[in-house]
Amino acid sequence: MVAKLLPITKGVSSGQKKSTYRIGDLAKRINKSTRALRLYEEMNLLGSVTRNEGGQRIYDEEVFARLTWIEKLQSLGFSLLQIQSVLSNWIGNEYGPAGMKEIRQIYRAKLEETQLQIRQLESLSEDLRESLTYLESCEVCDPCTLLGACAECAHPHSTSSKPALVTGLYSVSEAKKTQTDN
Amino acid sequence: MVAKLLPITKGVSSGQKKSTYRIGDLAKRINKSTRALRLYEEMNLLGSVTRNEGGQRIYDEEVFARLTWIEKLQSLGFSLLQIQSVLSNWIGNEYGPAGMKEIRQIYRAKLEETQLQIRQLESLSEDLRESLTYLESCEVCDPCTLLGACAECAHPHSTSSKPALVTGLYSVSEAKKTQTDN
DNA sequence: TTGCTCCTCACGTCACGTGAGGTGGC
DNA sequence: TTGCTCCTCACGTCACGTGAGGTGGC
Repeated sequence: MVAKLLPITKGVSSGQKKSTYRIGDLAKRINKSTRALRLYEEMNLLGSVTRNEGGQRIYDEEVFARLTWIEKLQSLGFSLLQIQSVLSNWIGNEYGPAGMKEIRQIYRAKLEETQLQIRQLESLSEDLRESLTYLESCEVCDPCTLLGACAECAHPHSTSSKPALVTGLYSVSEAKKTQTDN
Repeated sequence: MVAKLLPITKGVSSGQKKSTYRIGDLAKRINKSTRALRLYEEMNLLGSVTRNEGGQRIYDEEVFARLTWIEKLQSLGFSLLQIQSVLSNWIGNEYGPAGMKEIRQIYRAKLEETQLQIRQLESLSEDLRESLTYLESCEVCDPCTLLGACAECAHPHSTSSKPALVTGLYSVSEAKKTQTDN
């Protein structure tokens, strides 16, 4: 029971030793839950995680790059299962050129997909802007709606036809609320 | 049993009557599952859906605008529960100016959120491009890796430090594969 | 000793997917 | 009659969230 303890320093190391982290510290730093970190480990996304004598997980600095990588891939729309498969492919090919090639292809495909997604979001932003311009012009209409609700408002506002994000509100005859609230 | 049948025409109407659709037709047209359509109804997102005598759901043209609206909001990141709350708020305020105002605020907030998301995706695209440039320069390296895998490759390639989407691959010592595959 | 963190189950959530077993209409 | 679609349960999935009940270390 003498020299078996791991070199655990809290947060930033003061000397030569590498900093290590317990799961809670790490979770806070990367803004993930401890549950997520355990899940990543269970799915073999974090390599081998060491434990201290009490059985608690101990992480070192190197895990940050991997976690950043995982987060970026997730933001790009990869599921954890896909990330797992990218990794195991890379490892299975022994970190060699064959694995590199596969990763290149995956990245290339994802780049195109992301470009498309950006264009879609830009189009949706435009929809939002149009609807906002339309709805803002309702403001001048408020007094006249004292007698009739906006749904029947015949005022032309700024555009003659309603934008998609506005039309959707009117398009359907709602179910009568015969149920009691609960 | 004489005049109770609804005016059901298949697909596009040939005369004056409005077209109506059964759940399968509609699902195909909007590229959603029938399960999704039933769920939307259950969550009161579609207003009142009529049925034929056999109990099958019959939709008319008007549902398209609502469904497009739902899909757009979903693409913008609204959950079905949030969409439900937008709608019930709108209805609860009797389609009036108070409801309008709330919707304006929600749309405004979402527009900002979406702008941020676009910027994030653009940054991730840049990450992908950097990694691709780096990884493509590995190609010239293939012969030299016959003796050592890419993981230990000391070649400088095009950049001296590896991009984030590449570093993440190396950063962690992987668990030894002592388990059998299954 | 107290308070905080850690551990391992294990069930819940969201937006559906996917049968299971049965009925309706051309 | 056959084949297709429809119906209502009801359980499965994904990436965690959220306790439940117990242990470890300052």
